[in-house]
Amino acid sequence: MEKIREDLSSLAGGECSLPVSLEVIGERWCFMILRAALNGVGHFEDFLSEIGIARNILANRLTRMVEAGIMTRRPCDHDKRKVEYRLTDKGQDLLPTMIALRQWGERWETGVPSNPILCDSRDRKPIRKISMRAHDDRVLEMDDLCWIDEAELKPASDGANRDDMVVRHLREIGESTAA
Amino acid sequence: MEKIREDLSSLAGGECSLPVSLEVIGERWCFMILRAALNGVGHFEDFLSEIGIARNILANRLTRMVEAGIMTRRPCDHDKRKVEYRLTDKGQDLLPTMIALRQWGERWETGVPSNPILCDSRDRKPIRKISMRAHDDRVLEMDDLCWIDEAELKPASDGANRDDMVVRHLREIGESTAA
DNA sequence: AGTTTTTAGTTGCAACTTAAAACCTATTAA
DNA sequence: TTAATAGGTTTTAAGTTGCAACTAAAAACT
Repeated sequence: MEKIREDLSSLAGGECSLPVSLEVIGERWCFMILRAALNGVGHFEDFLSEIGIARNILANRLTRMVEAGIMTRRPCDHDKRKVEYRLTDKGQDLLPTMIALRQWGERWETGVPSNPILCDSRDRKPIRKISMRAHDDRVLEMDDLCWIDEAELKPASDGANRDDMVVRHLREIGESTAA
Repeated sequence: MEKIREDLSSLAGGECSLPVSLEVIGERWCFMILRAALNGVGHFEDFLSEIGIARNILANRLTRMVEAGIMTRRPCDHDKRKVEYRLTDKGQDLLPTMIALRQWGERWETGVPSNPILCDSRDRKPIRKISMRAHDDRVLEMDDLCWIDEAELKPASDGANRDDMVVRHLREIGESTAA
C-alpha cells in the first residue's frame, strides 16, 4: 500500500466507524448468531442447538442485537410460547462482511471452499471473491489504495466537484438495500 | 433470501470456515490492531497510543496474531530495543473484511462517511461499496443468493463441468494476492 | 563510566464476563 | 391433569480484561 498518512491521529479520533461497528457486532458469538439467522434460524432453541452457545449468553446476545436494531423479536401468533427472531435490513446488510470473513478462512485457514457453496440463484454459479472495487469496477489490491481527506477530495479548486464526489460516495454507501 | 436449506445440520459441522476465521481474528481488539497495522503502525508503543488498549492485552494479541501468521515480529536492526510488527499477506487479505465492516458502520451507525476516505490511487476517487458479485460481476443482493452443495454443482450430469466450477471457485478464492 | 530514558514486555490483583447447570414461568400437547 | 416444550433467569465456578507497578535490555545523555 502506498504510504498512507504521516499523521495517524485522526484515525484514533471519532472519524472512523470501525470501532462503532465492532461495539455492535464485534462481540463473541454475534457473527455465529448472524450466520444462523441468515440461514433461516429464528427460534431460541434452534439457535441454541445450531451454535454451541450457552443459554444465558444467547439470551444476552439476542437482547443486545435486538437493541442494536440488527434483529427483531416477536412472539409467534400460533404458539405463544415461541418467539420469532428475524434479521432487519441492517442485519442483512452484514452479509458481505460475513462472506468476506468466511472466504478469508477458506483461503488461509481451511484451504478448501466451505460447503455448501454460496451461489447466484440466477445461474447457480459460485459468487466471486469479495474484493475492493474502483469506481469503474476494477478490482483493487491493497497497493492501489490511498486514504484521502474528505476536504481534499476536490481534485482541482472546484467546490461543486468535491461535493459531487462526497455525495456520490454517500449514495454508494447507502445503496445496498435500495438496490 | 430464497429459502436456503431445510437441513441446517451441515452448517454446524466443520464445513464452514466462519468459526475458524473468528477464532483467529474474532477476538476483541484484533480488528483495531489490524487497522492500525494497515495504516503503517508497526511498533508496540505506537499501537498502544493509537488504540486505547492495555499493555498486557496488546502483548497477548500481538503474540497470537504472529502465531496465527497474520503478522511477523522482527527486532529492528538500527535500534535493538525496538520490534517491527508487519502484516503478512494473510493479514493484508483481511482488508476487504475490515472495509466491509467499516462501510456497514458508516451506513447504519455513524451515518456519515469515515474520514479520511479510502480511494483508488489511480484516479483518487472513493472506492465502491463492497458487495457480493456474480461470476459475471453483477452485484448480488441477498435475495439473489442460494447455497448449493458442492456435489450438486454440476447442473447436468456432466462430471467435468462440475469439477471445472469447483476448481474455478478455488482459483477465485485464492486470487487475492496473486492478482 | 554511570545515570537516565526508551522500548517492549511481565506480573499481580480487582472487576468483569463467560459457561454450565439448575431453576422458573407460561403455554401447549397427551 | 399431568407432562413436555419454549424461552428465559439465577447461581456459581472459571476464565478474561484492564490497570498499575515492575523488569530487562538497549540507547542516549552528562
